[in-house]
Amino acid sequence: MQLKLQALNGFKDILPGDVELWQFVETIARSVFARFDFSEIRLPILEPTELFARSIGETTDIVEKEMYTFVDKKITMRPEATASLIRAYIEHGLYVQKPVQRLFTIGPMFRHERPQKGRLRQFHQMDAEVLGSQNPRIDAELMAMGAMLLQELGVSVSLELNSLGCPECRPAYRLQLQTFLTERFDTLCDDCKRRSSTNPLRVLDCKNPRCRAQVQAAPSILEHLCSACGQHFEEVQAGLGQLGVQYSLNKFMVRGLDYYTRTTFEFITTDLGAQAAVGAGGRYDGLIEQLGGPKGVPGIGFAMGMERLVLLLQQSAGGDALGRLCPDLFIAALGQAASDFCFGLAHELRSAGLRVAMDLEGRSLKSQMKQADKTGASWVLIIGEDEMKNSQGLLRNMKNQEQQQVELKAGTLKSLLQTRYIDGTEFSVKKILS
RNA sequence: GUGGGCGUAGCUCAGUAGGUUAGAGCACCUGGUUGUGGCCCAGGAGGCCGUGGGUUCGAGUCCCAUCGCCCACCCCA
Repeated sequence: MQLKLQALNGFKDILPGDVELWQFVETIARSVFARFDFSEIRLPILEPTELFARSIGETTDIVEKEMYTFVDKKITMRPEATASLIRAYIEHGLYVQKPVQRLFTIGPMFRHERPQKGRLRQFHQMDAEVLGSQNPRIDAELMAMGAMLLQELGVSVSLELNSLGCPECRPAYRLQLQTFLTERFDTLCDDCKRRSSTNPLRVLDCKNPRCRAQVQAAPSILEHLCSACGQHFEEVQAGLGQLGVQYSLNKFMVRGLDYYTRTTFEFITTDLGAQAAVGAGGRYDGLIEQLGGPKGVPGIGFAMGMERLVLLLQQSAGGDALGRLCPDLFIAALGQAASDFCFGLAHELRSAGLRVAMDLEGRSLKSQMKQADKTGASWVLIIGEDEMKNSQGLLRNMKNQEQQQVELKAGTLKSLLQTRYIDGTEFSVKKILS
């Protein structure tokens, strides 16, 4: 209470009890990514400020006011992963090694926004990106992968799909939209009045009811795609259909980063308050070239918000069903001699591969039994003066209260513990560890 | 950056019209069992009542300021 040092606003510790949920999310994600032949790439958190300015867009909110930047050094803590990933892709010439790269990365991102539910200043994303293919099947496959990941996590979300066109068709549409908005300028909210000149597409996803009503009649980008974009979008949808991915078209969906082209999508939930997007992404066919990479190399990717996934898991019924890993054995030592001996025995058992817990504080047997119970250990090895005399330990099965005398040798103990009981069923330790 | 709400034990919260040493449940520790967990019982530890100032004989309670957190706008994963 007197402690003045505390985590910064918008920065959170992930404590034991919650961390298991995070590990679950990561484990499932890695499994799904592997099945789709994605390789992990690990990227630095600090990058040149210019990298984000040039990719995300000089006039986006992220770049204008949300980045953690060391101004004097011109470096910034990454607010998203795609830019870094492409930087690495170009820097190491990954496009030479393999024409189509499938990469994923997991880690913290930083944006100086006002924290609220599902939104922190340090937050974590899982990113998957495919570089080097404009094939619409890649788009479909990527969305299918996201859907599979979410399904295996057990969270239910809906997928919304749109196309933003390309430099061929978007400018003309943008102009037409701008004209439409200008005609209704007075009915728009203040934000949208500003947006209608700077970034008219953003007006489309304004939450203000009056703006929404106006925008219903606005020209749709989907009806103004050039033939190439139109066909691409058709094939993306055909791919989704073939893979059995449910989705709905949302012609008002706009992404907040400037680099998106053609396919954009969001995985949406209604269970997170104001933060509806659990995952989102899209195609960015011009970005690699724009950052100094090879000409014409396209890309597409998505990011999932891990805090949001964890929140959904916590809110759903099965959220707390994920137990912690329990020790195989708890050693209860009584008296100095036994304690000295067990200190070494625990180490031997640990190096033999067992998960061993022990109390080093010299507490009463009753207290140690309580601790053992709390850790969930399946077995307790009791060693006191009597046991030390005849070199026999007392091994108690915590599930059925049976006790037996055992030889105090690591090898013997290990083989005795090769079986344990979970919900009445016998499992081999090795099977569980593998 | 703009609103609104809330700060009392590790956690969740009581605290009556300002009035003795500030409470409960959970969690923690010890004991009831000279060496045996879950349940139960008894005891214990743990609070400058976010911080600073003011009003008052007296402030957790009223006033002001300040800091912190939460939710929403905005933005986004």
